[in-house]
Amino acid sequence: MGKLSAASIVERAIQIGDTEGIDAVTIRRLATDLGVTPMALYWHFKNKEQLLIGMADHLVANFAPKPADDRPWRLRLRELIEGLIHVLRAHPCARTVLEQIDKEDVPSYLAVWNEALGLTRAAGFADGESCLISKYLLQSAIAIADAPVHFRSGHTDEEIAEIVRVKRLSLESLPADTYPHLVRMADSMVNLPPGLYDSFGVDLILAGIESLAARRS
Amino acid sequence: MGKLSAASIVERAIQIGDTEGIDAVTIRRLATDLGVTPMALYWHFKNKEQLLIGMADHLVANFAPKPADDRPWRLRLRELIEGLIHVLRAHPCARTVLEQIDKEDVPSYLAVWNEALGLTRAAGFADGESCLISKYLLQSAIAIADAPVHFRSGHTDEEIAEIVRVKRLSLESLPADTYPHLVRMADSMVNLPPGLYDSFGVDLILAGIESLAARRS
DNA sequence: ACCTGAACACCGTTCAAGT
DNA sequence: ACCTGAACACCGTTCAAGT
Repeated sequence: MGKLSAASIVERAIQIGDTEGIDAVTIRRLATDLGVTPMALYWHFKNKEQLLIGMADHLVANFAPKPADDRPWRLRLRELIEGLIHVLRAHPCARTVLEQIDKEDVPSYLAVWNEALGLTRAAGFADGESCLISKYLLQSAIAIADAPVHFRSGHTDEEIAEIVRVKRLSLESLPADTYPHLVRMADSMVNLPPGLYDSFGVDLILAGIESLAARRS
Repeated sequence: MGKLSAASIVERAIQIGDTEGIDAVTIRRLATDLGVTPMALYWHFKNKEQLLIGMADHLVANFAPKPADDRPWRLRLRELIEGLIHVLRAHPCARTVLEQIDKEDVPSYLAVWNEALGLTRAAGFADGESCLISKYLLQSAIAIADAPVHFRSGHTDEEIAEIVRVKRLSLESLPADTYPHLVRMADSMVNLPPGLYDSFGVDLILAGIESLAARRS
């Protein structure tokens, strides 16, 4: 049973994070799950921060940028962000993990960033602009991937209905004189047109980039 | 010295968070700072989560939306996001605090959201679109406010120069064959054109919204 | 190389009790 | 109403030691 390895630790950590939240991902909990002493983990990771980085790297590594081709940059940028969103959405803990660390310490994240940087440069943006655009793009992907709970797998229809109901109620029971729009639109907030959530965020940021590109020339 | 109150606790917590990071904000640490027993804090906040919500509410409450007027919605939206960014940027811990909690539990955040919702609806977007746009807008404000360290107050020129140097070096010393663009643009990454950072993120998202508005009609 | 045992310095929180 | 004391069940991490 020499199963303990950096990879097996990280996989178990992600599993715990996905199902019980990031706070449940603890050195000691991980150790007992893996049938080992807490200190055993310190052989594979210098400290907890490195473990979190390992988790992030593993998560993002599921996304492999397509090799360069000659399609226009807008298509390739869209493919990049949609691919990243798709990969991250498979793991509920993805956003929290990525938030807790410095993303520049995550090799697979740097790879995606490098790719985005190449594409924005190819789009004709200056260096400084490319840096910011690529940064915001990846940031947005992470935020968009972290969809409301009823867009995720692993819930029955009844559970989703109940979550939506509770959430709408909590919005509707807000004081209507201080939050008039929020209260009035409570229903729209929880019952978004199907498909809108997935595409809208991507459309928004890509339209922004496109518009900056047009303004520049 | 009956100085202990929810407000004084929250203020001290923000102070600690700003200077030493959110992990230093601890019930016990707070208690000793305030010259009181840890359990005293539980009279004012049910638990640590409520304390974090209190911090977030206090931070965002520094932003007061301007009363409605008849200027075009693009101007008012821009003013909203720029104002929020300005207020949040005064506190280094703002982003981390807001990340750790459910923003729908933060009254002052709901007030800003309500305002944004009113403006996007006034812009002519449908209910569902308004919900998503306002959500992304506030999200972006938080992300943009969390600027790289050298855009913040409280650092000498020497400190900033050193931080920039180290960061550039760490980018430049990445393997150039796997991250060619990152390595080549390391300098641009840390030495952004002055003023670009502040405006670019806002321009990007507002251009996106504008473009969606145009497409719709 | 890989893991264990014991110990240290922390956490958040409950519950009964004080004033 | 507001705060304390003692206790509980956790954390991450170090360091020396085992195989």
